[in-house]
Formats: sequence, structure tokens, C-alpha cells
Amino acid sequence: MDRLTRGFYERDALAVARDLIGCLFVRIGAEGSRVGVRLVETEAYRGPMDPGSHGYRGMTPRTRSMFGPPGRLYVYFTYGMHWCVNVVCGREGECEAVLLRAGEPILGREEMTRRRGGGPERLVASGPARLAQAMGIDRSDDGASLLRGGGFFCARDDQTDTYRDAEVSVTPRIGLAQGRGEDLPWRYVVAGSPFASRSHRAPRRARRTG
DNA sequence: TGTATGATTGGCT
DNA sequence: GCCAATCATACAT
Repeated sequence: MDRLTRGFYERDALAVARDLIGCLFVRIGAEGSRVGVRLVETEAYRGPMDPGSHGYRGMTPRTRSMFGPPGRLYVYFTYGMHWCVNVVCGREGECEAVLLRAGEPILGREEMTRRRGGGPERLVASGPARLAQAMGIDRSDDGASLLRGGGFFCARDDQTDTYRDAEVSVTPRIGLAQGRGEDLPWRYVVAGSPFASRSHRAPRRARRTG
């Protein structure tokens, strides 16, 4: 299992979002303890060309890390109570990032469940704010490095198969208002994964008409 | 200084 | 399915 290096992140957010599916996202804690999830849901945010991105109107104090070098975290606070975590990608000076929306708890499951206040394991990291809370990520982790020496990393997990394209669905992103690129198919999710977040646009079940 | 809004979640009907 | 919680942020005044 190898830590992904800068070249992995220094690419278009769509490529990174797709390729992070099935990877482990790990936090190295005090005394080397680790918590980590296998990513099953990601979304790409693409800067000045993307009205859904926090960086659409240029850099602000909040979005500074999204414009920085790839291979770091962009962590933001929303709805007055939730933290969400992105992986910064693209080239330095660009504004590209991948929102980590959901994962399957793998390392430190007990610790993550405790941080979430209990509940079934499939819900521990099933949503961007849940994932961040489970892994103890907050403002102090904004800008943290995923590269060598950093306290976080992503890794391809060669112990198990990575997901084939046929197993990964591509859908519009979740939670965007109209006019914010709400129809762009920039979300990647493992089809049928019990660890993925509940879609706010749940596919309607077919109805018998008569 | 004022105000609208949000890359969400959890609880309730 | 509906909606309140709760406040940093961005932008208007």
C-alpha cells in the first residue's frame, strides 16, 4: 500500500475524483494511530469554470488552500455546524478540488464511531460532514499535506480490487442550487454501496400505472 | 453594519 | 417528505 504522490493530485479534478474511488484516505494521529476510510463517493469542483465551486469568484481567505499546491486538504465550515474536507488538485495557482463525500470505515472504526456518537457503521462516514467528523477533521486541518511527511495520505489499497468503471456511477453533484452547475455529472459513487451518502435526488421508483 | 445563504444533517410527520 | 439548527462567509449598503 503506497502513499499517492504529488503527480496523482496534479491533474484535473475529474480524473482525481474518479481515481480516488476505492482508495484509502488515512489520518495519522498521535503516536501513529490511524483512522481511515475507503472512499466510495467523491465530487469534482473546478474553480473559475465551475459556478458550484467556492473558488468561482476568485480567491478569498476561506478558499486560499484550494488555490495552493496540489496534495493538500481544503477544509471548510458550512451550515453553521459542519466541516467538510476536499483534496486539492490541479496545478498550483489553479483552483481544483475533490470533495470527499463518503467512505467505508476501515482503520480505527471504533474511534470513528465514537466520534460520531454511535450508530450503524454504514452511516459513520456516509456524507461529507459525517466523514470529516468521524476522522476528527476541522479548521486546524485546512492546508494539511497528503504528501510525504504530512499527517494525511491517500493510498491505493492493493489488498483488494479497485473498482472497475462499470461499478462506479457518474451523477450530478449533491446539494447545489439552480444555476450552480447542478446538472454537471461530476460526482462519482460506487453503485449500490451501503456506505455512500443518501442522494437528495434519489431516483424515483417506477410506479405501476394500472 | 446589515443580511442572505449554504458542496448538511438529524429529527419529526 | 419536510424543516429547523446555527454561524462563518461573502457581499451589499
